Amino acid sequence: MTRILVVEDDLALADVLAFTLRRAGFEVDLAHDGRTALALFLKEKPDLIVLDWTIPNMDGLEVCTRVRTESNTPIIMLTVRNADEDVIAALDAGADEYVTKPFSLRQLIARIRSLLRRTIGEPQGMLNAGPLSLDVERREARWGDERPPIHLTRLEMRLLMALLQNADRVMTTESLITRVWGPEGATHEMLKQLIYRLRNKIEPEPGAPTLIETIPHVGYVLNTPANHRK
Amino acid sequence: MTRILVVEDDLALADVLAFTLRRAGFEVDLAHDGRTALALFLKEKPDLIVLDWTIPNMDGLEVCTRVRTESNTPIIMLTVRNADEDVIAALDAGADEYVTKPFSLRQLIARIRSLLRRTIGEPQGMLNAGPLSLDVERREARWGDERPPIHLTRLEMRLLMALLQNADRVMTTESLITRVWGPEGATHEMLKQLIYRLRNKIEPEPGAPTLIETIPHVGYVLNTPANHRK
DNA sequence: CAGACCGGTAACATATCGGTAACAAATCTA
DNA sequence: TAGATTTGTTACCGATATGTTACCGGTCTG
Repeated sequence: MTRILVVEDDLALADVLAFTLRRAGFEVDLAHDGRTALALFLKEKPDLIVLDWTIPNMDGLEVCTRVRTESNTPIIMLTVRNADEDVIAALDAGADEYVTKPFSLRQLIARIRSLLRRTIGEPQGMLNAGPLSLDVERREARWGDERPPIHLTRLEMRLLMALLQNADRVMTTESLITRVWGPEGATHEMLKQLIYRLRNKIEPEPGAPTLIETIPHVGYVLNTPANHRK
Repeated sequence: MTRILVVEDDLALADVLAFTLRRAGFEVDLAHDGRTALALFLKEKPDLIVLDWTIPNMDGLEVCTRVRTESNTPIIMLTVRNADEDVIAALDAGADEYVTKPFSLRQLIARIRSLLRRTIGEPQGMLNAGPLSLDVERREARWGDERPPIHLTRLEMRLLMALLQNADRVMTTESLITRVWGPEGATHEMLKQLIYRLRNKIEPEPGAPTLIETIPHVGYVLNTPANHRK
């Protein structure tokens, strides 16, 4: 279940937001000031944060910065001001979206979905990088047009999705573990095995450049053919 | 160098955009209609796309969808319409940002930076001095364009970073040791070894001027080719 | 000039990591 | 419920990372 942290000191608006988001199928945590927001963030590890700029106890910008030092959880900044300087300050502090009040709830939800799609990888039928495409629903991977689709297990799917969504970027073992098994984590051994199994299924035959590259002592990268200077 | 594809049929605006973006340090490709946009995208593989909605030969939305089937290159949609339905349609097609005309150039650039930060990778990531560049994430060093990247170990990495960040300045053995092993320190022997090993990996072939120079009884300097006193 | 010291080189030892494999436990499916 | 599939566990092996020690040649100094 996707969890969203809403930080908003206007109680009426906060309620509306919570209600709407819950109806849209998210779990919602509420905070009315900066300090509790930060505490809640650390405790609940939401998948996304909707953050009002003007809140008591540490303003939104500050919260934004602090959160960024911890993780790259997507943040939507909510505010009445929309002067250039503000927008730029917000984006520089690490916000991912900037929405000015008043705003449309439908639009907000669309933006949330879009952000989640990019980071968490919410419902989206197909993912692809180069010749490899992944049908999330059917749980199968295809090599371009080549025969036959390869069936993936649930865990293999999650792993491949995580890699695919961050193609050409190094994923640490830690973050992969969290992405696959959730925050409770798992052994490194388990990841090792999973990588091994996934490779056996989708790695192109011997000669070709390897798809999933090991970065010793760090993690793994899925290379797209494009970025394959070598 | 970060490469941006701008798709805009209003020639005046396109020029302004290209000019501003180039001044901001990006490489810019221009397309004035959908079909060439797609072609350029496939050919140049830009890091980000700024996409006008209303363009000849396949509208922006369509281009957006097509691009998405190939990769998850970030897309900023540019348009005059800002009805809910439009925003939602754009985001659903896979756009990452939606900016309505008229817009502020500074804001656009800030959004571009923010998107790039999210996708390409954090500001850190690459360090370089002269021909040598260091990919911190992947723990590898590259010599200009020459093959193949050299993998560095964790300690070698730290050492090289310390030297690189203080290029052309002498680092004492003490400070190097602290930078590499932390305040608890380590033996001089260990540093000696590490320097030796690092040199073996990244020092240019015999003839050339040495990269890491020894300052007897003091420490080491990493020389950038520019300042090559001798 | 001799000995101390320094830095480069080398060989070695040990620990850890990552790939592989076989097997056991758990889960799914017919 | 039986059999197949998926997932976790353990073991082994070779490669790599890192620390340790030793040797050698140069330079400085008394």
